[in-house]
Amino acid sequence: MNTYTAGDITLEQVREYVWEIPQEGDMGTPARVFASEELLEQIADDKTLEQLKNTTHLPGVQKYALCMPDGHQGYGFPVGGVAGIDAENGCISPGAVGYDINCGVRMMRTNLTYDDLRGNEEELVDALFANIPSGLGGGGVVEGDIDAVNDVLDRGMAWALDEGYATEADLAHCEDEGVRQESDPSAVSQKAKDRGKNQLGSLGSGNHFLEVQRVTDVFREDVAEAYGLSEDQIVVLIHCGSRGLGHQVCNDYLRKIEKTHSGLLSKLPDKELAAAPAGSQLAEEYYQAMGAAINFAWVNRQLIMHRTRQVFERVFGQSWEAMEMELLYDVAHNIAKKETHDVNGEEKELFVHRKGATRAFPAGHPEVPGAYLDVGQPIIIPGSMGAGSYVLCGGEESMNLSFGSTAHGAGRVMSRTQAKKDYWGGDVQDELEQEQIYVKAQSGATVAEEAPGVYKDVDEVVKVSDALGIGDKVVRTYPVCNIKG
DNA sequence: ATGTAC
Repeated sequence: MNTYTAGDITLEQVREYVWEIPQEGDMGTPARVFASEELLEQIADDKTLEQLKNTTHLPGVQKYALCMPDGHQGYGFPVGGVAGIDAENGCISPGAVGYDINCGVRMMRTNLTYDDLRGNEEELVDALFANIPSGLGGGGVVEGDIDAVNDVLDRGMAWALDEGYATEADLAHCEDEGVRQESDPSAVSQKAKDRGKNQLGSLGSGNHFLEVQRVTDVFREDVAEAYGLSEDQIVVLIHCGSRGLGHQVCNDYLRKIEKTHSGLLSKLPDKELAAAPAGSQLAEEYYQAMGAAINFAWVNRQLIMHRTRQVFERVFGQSWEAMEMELLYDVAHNIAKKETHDVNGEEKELFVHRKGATRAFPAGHPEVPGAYLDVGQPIIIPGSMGAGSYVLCGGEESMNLSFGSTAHGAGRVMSRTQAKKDYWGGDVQDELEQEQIYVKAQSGATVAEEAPGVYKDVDEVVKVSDALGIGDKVVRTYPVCNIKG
């Protein structure tokens, strides 16, 4: 048998691109990594594999804890990690969702082609940058008060529809129609709401961005047609999350859970995996507060998309409807959700934790929106600002292999600190401009931290997903304009 | 990711 040893962890190869950490000692289940050897090498020296192994200690983990091909180390639980945990006898863990609750991406189509846009790139990037709030701190498309925030937390994109920031079609083309019903604003602290009320419709910082892209490759004509995508088409990708509000929710509940469920915590190999037992009051409250933050993030991306439509109207002198600026889909990358999955022949309700992982439901799954039911849900995988991105469709094997999940991006290979030593923001911008990619950011440091070289090869990540049949290649895009914090 | 700090 082929094995791969990293530190004191030895993985056994199950088959091509599937590696297993066998169950031993106190591990509740085995763990699996979906990766090529090239990708495995990139996580051999950090804490990713140790964290993945630790994850199997959470009570109620089913089948195996998983790491997607873009995985890397995170807070307690790897980014790129997926765990299906028994919703009746197991637990829920904020660290296995992530600090940025419902960080995610949406893609908006247009009927413009790259030729329509050539020569206007600088005007467009300037207009987007001037009109879409970005960077750390406050300021959003909407200046909300506490009542608005409560409504957003309760109703998600239904709020945006009523306020004139969204259409029925926008809601229909969003994971869960843009609303987590099991949310409760009263489970969210005043402090979290205060942080969120002036951040409604803001990109934030770090790896968050808005990118105008062109479709360069079509791999699956039939699915691309169902998604309304074709070569040379201009699309817009929006990547952001729940800002300070979601961060505060995560922090609030980590502290409460550590205190109240210290007995469970003491049995876990890492304090950062703190978890509330299923059925406990804190499990319920965290689930409702997380749901509220999920709703906030969907509204956040909706407001940014709304503003983007207005900017395109101004720059191109046409209505957004005439430019057919329709939402393709919006996917969450950091959530836990109650879902029913087959576990060894038995239907079980699980808290599926996806942290830096995308839902990847295949054709025919009842939760895939009607328009995509025959081809599977769209999966949007942003790569770096120099590499471009992919749209995949939910793969036939995802329900068997990965609790209906796949990768979420390229995955970092270099820390932010190291990136700032290796790159200078202005130089990165100049090099990208040589490739006709126009980048504008609040901070040069952010550009350095997000330089293309700090990311894994998105083509390699997607190759693994496609080969395993958990998310299949549909189209590839290449950056044109990018704005970020 | 994040009012980049408990």
